[in-house]
Amino acid sequence: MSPSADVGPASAILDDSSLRHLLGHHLAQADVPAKKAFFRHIGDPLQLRPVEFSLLVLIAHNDNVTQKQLSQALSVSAPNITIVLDRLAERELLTRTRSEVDRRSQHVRLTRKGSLLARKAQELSLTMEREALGGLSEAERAMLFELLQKVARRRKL
Amino acid sequence: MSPSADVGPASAILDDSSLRHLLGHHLAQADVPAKKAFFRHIGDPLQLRPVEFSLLVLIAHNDNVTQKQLSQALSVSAPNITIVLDRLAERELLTRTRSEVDRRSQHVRLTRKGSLLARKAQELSLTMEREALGGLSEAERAMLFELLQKVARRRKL
DNA sequence: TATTGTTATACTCTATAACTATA
DNA sequence: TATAGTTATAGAGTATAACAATA
Repeated sequence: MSPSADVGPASAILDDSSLRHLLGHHLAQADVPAKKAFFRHIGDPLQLRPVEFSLLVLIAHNDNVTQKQLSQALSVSAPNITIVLDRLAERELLTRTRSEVDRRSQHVRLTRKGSLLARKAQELSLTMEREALGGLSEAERAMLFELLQKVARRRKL
Repeated sequence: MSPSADVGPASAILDDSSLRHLLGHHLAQADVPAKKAFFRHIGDPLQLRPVEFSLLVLIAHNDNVTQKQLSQALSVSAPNITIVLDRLAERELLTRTRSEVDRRSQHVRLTRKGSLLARKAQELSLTMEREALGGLSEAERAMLFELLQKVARRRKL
């Protein structure tokens, strides 16, 4: 595209200005330290994957939710929810029971073991956030989350 | 965890306040409309996946980059870069040549076909961004990107 | 010895369609 | 007919280790 000789040492910094106007690029790059912090603080010690963690916490705060509700709240497909809940149920972290009102839907509840794990995970999430957001002031953190939420709100359109 | 009867209609809104302090959750939710916009405007019409798009644009603006540089700039592992470049080379969008200076490294260049596709993709990315960020003012967009970059900067630590 | 890139493998996540049981 | 959930399948991303060539 443009004339060029050898680029010299491979450690030369790349010009990524062509990607800097792209939301997706920024999201992907910010996700790197976020995921790293997650696995260090929660994923590895508690043997939980991101979606499993979110489900656990969500169920802990919403007793007897249906899978449909979880699917919508996390933007995870119904088949995926089934698979993840299967894994968690096998670990005896939760149970599923048919709704008396609508026998098509399942109600999900944490077991005692699941509740304890959810609480532990939430404790650890505080240190995790401190690491991932360490460089940001409280005002910046609040602003960032608000703006991300504003973007996310378009996911229903 | 707490006493509860049937939750009623399955469409009831969930309380996700327990996840609202988590960077990872906000990133994942914001990624939904971002990806949707990407595939509608670029991925489907141009048959490009997110990483392929980023690579194409990055190479277009950095002639003769090495794979190592691309790997670092996008936080994509070396094996992954190899695989994706293989795919793009098969479509005759780029070529790889051994460096004369350091014969271990490969220099990547776009073909004419690749340059044209990269330019087209960048054009489309403007409309894509308008859709994904439609709800945000220019100042909000700038602020969001700056904050995400501040988070991403920690990926090297 | 260390680094660039490749190959191979395995695991996770995701999207889709087809199915069941209920409504 | 439509909905909640399940099953099955295939595609795509990612992480890891082992390797070849070169430095």
